Amino acid sequence: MAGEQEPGTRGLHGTGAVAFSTRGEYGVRFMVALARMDHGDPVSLTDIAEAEDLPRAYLEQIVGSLRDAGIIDSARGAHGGYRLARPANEVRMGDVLRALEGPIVPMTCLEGDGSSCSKTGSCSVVQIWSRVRDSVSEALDSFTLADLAVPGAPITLKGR
Amino acid sequence: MAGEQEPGTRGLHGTGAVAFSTRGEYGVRFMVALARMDHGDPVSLTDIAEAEDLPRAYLEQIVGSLRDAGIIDSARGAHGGYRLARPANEVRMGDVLRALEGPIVPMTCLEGDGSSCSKTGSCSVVQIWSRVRDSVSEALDSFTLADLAVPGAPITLKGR
DNA sequence: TCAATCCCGATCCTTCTTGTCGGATATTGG
DNA sequence: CCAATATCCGACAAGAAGGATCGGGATTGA
Repeated sequence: MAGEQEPGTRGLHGTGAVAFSTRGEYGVRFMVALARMDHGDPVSLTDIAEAEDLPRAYLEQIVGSLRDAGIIDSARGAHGGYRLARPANEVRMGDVLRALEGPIVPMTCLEGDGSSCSKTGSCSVVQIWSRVRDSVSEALDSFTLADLAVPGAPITLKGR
Repeated sequence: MAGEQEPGTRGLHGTGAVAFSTRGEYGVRFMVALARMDHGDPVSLTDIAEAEDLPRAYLEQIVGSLRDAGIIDSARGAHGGYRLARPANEVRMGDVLRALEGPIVPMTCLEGDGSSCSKTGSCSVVQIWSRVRDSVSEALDSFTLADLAVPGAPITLKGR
């Protein structure tokens, strides 16, 4: 039996800063499991939830974001399930995380078009936040799903 | 008039991932303001809260973390207040943010000594989280308080 | 038709964040 | 000594966000 956790007994990423939520954690684990199990036929959510010991109904929500982002394809009905929309080595982890968690925004003043802060242009503090944002994006995009899905594979670093 | 905000009407860094909370925002703004106003005599919390339009009582809590971390010195009593414990160009912003927000932990499996995850050593996914963590730390530590406190100053990048 | 699946909205509980408040303690100036 | 000015500190409260469950609807293959 995989599932039926009580609310709030998991996750709790509150002990540190710059944290991803369980959406990010579960979603990535889903993607890695899918990449390993995907041999052509769709893999059902139930199978993956059991394999990773994740709450099925909650995972369903999360996976919806990945589908909407075009990262995975879904097939309804009997023998339905999910497949990778592209080969694992063409899936950037930055795209996965952005689909799961939304844009990387370390500080409110960087939200949207940046119009939330009146000091546009004259603020010397915004530099540190945008640098953090760019660093995180670069770090995430230096991995593909294939890097994470193949256990023994050497880590291939892309970009800078 | 500075203060008397209702709970929850500010902040709300919930629209994006990898976000710092208002502790980080207010604390950094406090530090920058202090660095600009510090001319030898202690600067009172009230002065800074008004200058930055931040809730005074809440800022008091936040500033306590900075004091405990040894980043600022406090003087009690009349004409008391806060001073930088070191020159602004020797204060790494990573230290400031870690004091305010706790350790940089993008994913639960990196918490504490890392013993929370049973797959120690064999997990191929942990690499991406530790890379994000290191990237954020490097980004933060590439700034000093002096970089942010002096408006017109050219950005000096340190390290790699 | 029936069972397996994805799909989707509503709802709920818990925890964390963001503050407020009131008093205790320390320091200075008169 | 006393009053004014600050920091210090713990308790507490409202609200938002996170984490998850539930029930049912739509689709498809056998």
